[in-house]
Amino acid sequence: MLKDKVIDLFKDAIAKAIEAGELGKLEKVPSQFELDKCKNPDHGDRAISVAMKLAREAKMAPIKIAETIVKHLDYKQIGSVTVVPPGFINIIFDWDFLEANFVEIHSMKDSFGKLDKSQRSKNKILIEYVSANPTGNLHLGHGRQAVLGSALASLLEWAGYDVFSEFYINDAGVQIDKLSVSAKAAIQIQEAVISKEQYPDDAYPFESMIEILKPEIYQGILSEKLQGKIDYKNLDEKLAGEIAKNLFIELQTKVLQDIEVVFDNWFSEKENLHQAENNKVLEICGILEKNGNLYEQEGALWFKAKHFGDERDRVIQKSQGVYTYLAADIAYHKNKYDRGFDKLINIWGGDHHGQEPGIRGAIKAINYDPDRLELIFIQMVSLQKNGVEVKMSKRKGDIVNVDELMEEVGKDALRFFIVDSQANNRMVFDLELAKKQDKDNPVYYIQYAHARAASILRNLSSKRINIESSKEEKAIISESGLKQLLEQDFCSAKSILGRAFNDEEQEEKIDSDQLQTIRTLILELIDFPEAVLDAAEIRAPYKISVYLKNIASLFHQFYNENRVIGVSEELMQARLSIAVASKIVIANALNLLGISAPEKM
RNA sequence: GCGCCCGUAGCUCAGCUGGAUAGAGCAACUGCCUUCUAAGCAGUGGGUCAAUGGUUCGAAUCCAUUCGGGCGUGCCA
Repeated sequence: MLKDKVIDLFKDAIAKAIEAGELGKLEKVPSQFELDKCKNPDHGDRAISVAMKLAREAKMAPIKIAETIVKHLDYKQIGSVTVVPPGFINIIFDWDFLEANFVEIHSMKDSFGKLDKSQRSKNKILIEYVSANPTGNLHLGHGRQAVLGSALASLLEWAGYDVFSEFYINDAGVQIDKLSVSAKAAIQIQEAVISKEQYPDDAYPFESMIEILKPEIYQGILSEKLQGKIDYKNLDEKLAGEIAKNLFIELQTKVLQDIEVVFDNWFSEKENLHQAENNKVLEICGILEKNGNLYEQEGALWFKAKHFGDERDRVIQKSQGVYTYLAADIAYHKNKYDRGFDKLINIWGGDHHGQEPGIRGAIKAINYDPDRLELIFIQMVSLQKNGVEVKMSKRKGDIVNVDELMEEVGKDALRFFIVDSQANNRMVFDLELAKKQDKDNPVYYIQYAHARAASILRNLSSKRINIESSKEEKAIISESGLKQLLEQDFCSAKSILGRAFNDEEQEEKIDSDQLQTIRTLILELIDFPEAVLDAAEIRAPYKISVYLKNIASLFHQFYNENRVIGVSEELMQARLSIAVASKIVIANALNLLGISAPEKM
């Protein structure tokens, strides 16, 4: 990474200066410091503010420190530096250094931005997200969790972690009982065994049940299970519930797949934690009991959560004997730890934050390390149309579910808008904007940049019609010539850019604004791996979408100022190498986010 | 009441492990298509960074308090 090379150079310089006794009281090189981007391009390409940060410890004026560092700095490797009050060191890279980094894009192509796994120890991550109950379709909130979760999983993979993703199926307990009641009634109503008025009040909405329990579907399943002898009047409630559960899981899987959310594992609570002969919930209660962290009160079993930082104790087994959600959740988390992951990431809806102290406390109580568990809370989503909030009411036929939104705006827009939002901010999804097909809509804006770059390649290597003579002319570059450029020349040539943009003898004048756009674009492109690392470290996929918007804007600017076709050979190659690099980086970033990168629009 | 999250341009948001004049996009206005996609580019206007106090050479960024909004505060999940 460019940053590492520069920082290492500065660390060397500081070490030498300390050795020479020229940095006052400073004794050791700071372990990390930032390489800042210059807001004002007149300052340079990058800036370092380490001199000001060292001032106190060294007991020296920042500007003196900066000057001393620069004295020992082997800056010829990267370009030139200037010291500016109060103590900034500004860097301007030379073309050789830029190109040495730039060619990596061409040689690594679709893996440019993927970071080296070997640099990570403790890299096995289990990320659990969505985990909706199998009792209904997925609503917008689930959609946001699904998209942000999958984008984060992908981001972490790019950053070199070993990522395993999981959906926890809450298929045991009271909600399944409620589902069974609902499913039975929904079937019986459709078979006219009971009347619609007899649908239980506390059941899941009838409308949501008949979405999956269609006569042709449940009739087929029942007929198979019961060898054709279906008695709707005395329908087995458990069987009805089982059928509904499986259909909802099937529906959820399909909806998620349609928005490019796929899990490595669907973890069934019932099958993994509640097996009669190996009941993990009982086991966890035994462990807590043995550690002296349980007590009985008013017929219920309580976990001493307050002792572990919660605001009060929590019931783990109700007085009627049923275990609470927390009991299974502790067992589930123990299972996760036991599978040997270094880090567990849970993505939960923001309304569940009250559960955090409970689960953390329990993990402490069973002597597992709670610091290895990370919780990410995702706040609510609302819909907006023409600046007015859309109330989500199923009755009025408004959008409430993920599949409906996806049908309305498409997968790419749905994913982009959600990824572009920060998890802990509430989100307003703008339906009109997401459907727009112009630059107002960032998805199109970015995809269009990619398509434009692709079109340059297409035009270069295809036959052309002369406008004046209407005659066909041969392509500017042959298919094989283009292939060679892309696969060999761009990967190895280290002076294409320098010659084209730095040479005073160039026929075509390149003005300073134009050159600035080119430098900024190149620096941003080179910065992609760094962007991946930064985003992964703070678990923020939106950083990638922000990065993409910026790259797209720079590319459009570049495209307008720099024609590729119809200029000198040298200039064409230089500009083409930039267009191709832009195309690679945009495609990689979109790919990371699960959004398509069209060749043509 | 207590706990968590949020408050930056008219709107949607970046910037938050302190650094140089606080940035985009939308909306408003003005230019640019005989040349690789105008699904684009360039330009103009717009701010007490919710408020107050503190720490610092330096605060949108850190700390404290206040105000405003959301969520949570079950023997629900």
